[in-house]
Amino acid sequence: MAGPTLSDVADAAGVSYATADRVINKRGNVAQKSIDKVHEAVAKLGYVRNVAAANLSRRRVYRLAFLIPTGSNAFFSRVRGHILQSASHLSVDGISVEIVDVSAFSVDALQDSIGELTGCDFDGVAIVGLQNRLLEEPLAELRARGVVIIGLISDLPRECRSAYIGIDNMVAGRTAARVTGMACAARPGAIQTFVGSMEARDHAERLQGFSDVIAADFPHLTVLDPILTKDDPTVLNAAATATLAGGDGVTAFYNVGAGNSGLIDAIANASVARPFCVVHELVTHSKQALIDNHIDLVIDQRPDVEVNRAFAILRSLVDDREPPPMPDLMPTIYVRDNLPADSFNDVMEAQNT
Amino acid sequence: MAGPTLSDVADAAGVSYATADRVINKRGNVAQKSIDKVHEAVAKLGYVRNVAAANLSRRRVYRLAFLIPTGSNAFFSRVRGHILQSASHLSVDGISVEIVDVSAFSVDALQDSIGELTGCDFDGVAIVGLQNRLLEEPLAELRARGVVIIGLISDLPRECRSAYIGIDNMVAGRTAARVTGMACAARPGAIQTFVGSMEARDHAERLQGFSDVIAADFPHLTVLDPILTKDDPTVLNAAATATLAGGDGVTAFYNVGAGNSGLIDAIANASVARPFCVVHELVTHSKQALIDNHIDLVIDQRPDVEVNRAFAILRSLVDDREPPPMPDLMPTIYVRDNLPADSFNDVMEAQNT
DNA sequence: CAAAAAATGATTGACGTCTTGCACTTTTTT
DNA sequence: AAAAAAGTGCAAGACGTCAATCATTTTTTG
Repeated sequence: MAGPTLSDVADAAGVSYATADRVINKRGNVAQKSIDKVHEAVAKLGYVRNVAAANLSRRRVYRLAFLIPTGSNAFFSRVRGHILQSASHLSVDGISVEIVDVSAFSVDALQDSIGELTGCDFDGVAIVGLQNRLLEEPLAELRARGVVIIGLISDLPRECRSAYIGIDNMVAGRTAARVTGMACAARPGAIQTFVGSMEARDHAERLQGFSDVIAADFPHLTVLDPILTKDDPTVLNAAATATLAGGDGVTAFYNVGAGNSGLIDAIANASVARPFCVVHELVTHSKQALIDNHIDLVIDQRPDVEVNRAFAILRSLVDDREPPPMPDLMPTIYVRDNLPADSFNDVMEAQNT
Repeated sequence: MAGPTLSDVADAAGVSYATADRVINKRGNVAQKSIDKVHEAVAKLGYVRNVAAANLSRRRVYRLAFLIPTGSNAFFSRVRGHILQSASHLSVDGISVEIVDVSAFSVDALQDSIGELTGCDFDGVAIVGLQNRLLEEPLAELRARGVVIIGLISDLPRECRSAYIGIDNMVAGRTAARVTGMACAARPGAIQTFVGSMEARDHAERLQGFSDVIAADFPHLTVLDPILTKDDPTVLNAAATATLAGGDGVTAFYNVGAGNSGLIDAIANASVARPFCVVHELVTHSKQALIDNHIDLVIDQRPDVEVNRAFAILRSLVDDREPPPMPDLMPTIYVRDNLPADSFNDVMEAQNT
């Protein structure tokens, strides 16, 4: 490295170390003229502050928080697992992580939780958000206190956060449709879709993407009106069982939302040949269902990658520097052959800690 | 952060800082009794050495090298791009990276390159390897000098390296087969496969995995004997064109190796309806072919993720500590809808720097 | 022009670790 | 028992930055 130090910058700018320090740490009481000189020198020498040394000196502790929906939802259990796992490794870098439970998908609860964060002096928070204007005020308050805010998995109102980390759900739906279309290319048929709620933006977007692709590229297939499930396995089970029994030309199932265990049970217990079947999020039971040949595809948003990114982005935002290059984030297609092996189980264990 | 320091450890162990330091830095000249006491104290206090402070103190510069095959191969261009991109961000952490060109897939050339590394005082090297015992000696020599060695994308002899980062090619082949089988579920047919060389271990493994799955789960499909292409687009083009013209029940193409541009051209120029088509590695032209509907699937090994891992693993091995949790590495299925957008292009540009 | 205010410089002690040199004590060898 | 070797302790100066104090200079204001 041998990069220039702040002393070098001060020399080059013709000011003292103290002044250069005042400039780069924005301590004020510096003449505009000096500020400019220092910035020029920084640019000329390509100075980048040594974050390691800085953190050592100031005994920096990054305090990060994750606001994650509660409940027995397998997907968010997985997210929690990944956060905890990462956190244990980041503690040596002086990063402390807190997971804050939020009642699932309630605007009021989320609003309250954000409000409570305000007094806690976090450096950055990642929030599984909602698109609701009620959140704007507490978020603005948080931001005003210098807290970095990012949306995770589900976005916040755009102006309220510095970044969003999550997949494009339209793309996820399109991807599901593409492979469903390929698999049902041979003959006409109908696709039964299931959604948790049409108010949930991610569900609506996935369904939209799905329908778009089927309509455009697989016109011999019909997308049936979605069955509302509230992500409840029981509802899904009943609906799927009924559809399977009816058997009127349904060649594919696509569940946009959660509650897959109900769907899987229905398929496992059905006596008829099952339709082609696509669901979202790889969790214990959907993984097992792939292995057991009860479903064909899982579209996954790689929460491990998302959590990884969240940490990296939060860190770079808090330090006000460029984030490192990171793998892209796209809906991932799992079949029974390219399943992740060990470390996924590790995570599922870590979650019980 | 608030963790114990080495002074704390020394106190707890009832020895001086100097002795504790001698123990954890393995400087020798310490009685076994003291070594034990220090280790006990480390365990009791949960001491972890502050790497940032350590590196600051010793002005550590990690010198890393990547041995990458030369040639116009689009895939390795992509790999290089990712390495350079990461390197530019890692330089601020005191990590310098060199890419060493190696004549593609020549054991002699690789052997020589490894030999040349010996004098260069690297801390760690990642090598796109070959399975050949001739490499054992120069690798052992390197290792004896304290250089950390990992295999990247293609493995080295097992005892010669500390880790291997790459996908399981058997899994890649199985994945390709699974989706091909789904898409050709309707009626019997034959699958024409193409390989670069059966001596190439990755090619052989992919083909094996592919054949296994087709035989086991899609018995109405036949895997035709692979056409040898030497990864040459011209050869592929000719072979594919001939097969397309013949049209004798070939319902799918699977190219195990490289040279896809030739295959894609053949398909683009064919007048008949094309077969279902699967290839490996997402690069400029295979991405475009997906968009243009000339092929259906790309199985990709995510070189960006691999490079990311390589850096993290090299670092942790050099520092002799646990690697951070990282996303799993599996063959990724791309269709035309879940393609990575911007940053992929960035990488392709970065590569020209 | 003097007084107040603003800007600057110089200096110092952290942060946790590495490294080195030297003196001192204990153990081992002859 | 003396000599050699091995083990131990102490001290101090780095690394690059932060944070704070205090003295001094420059600029602004009345």
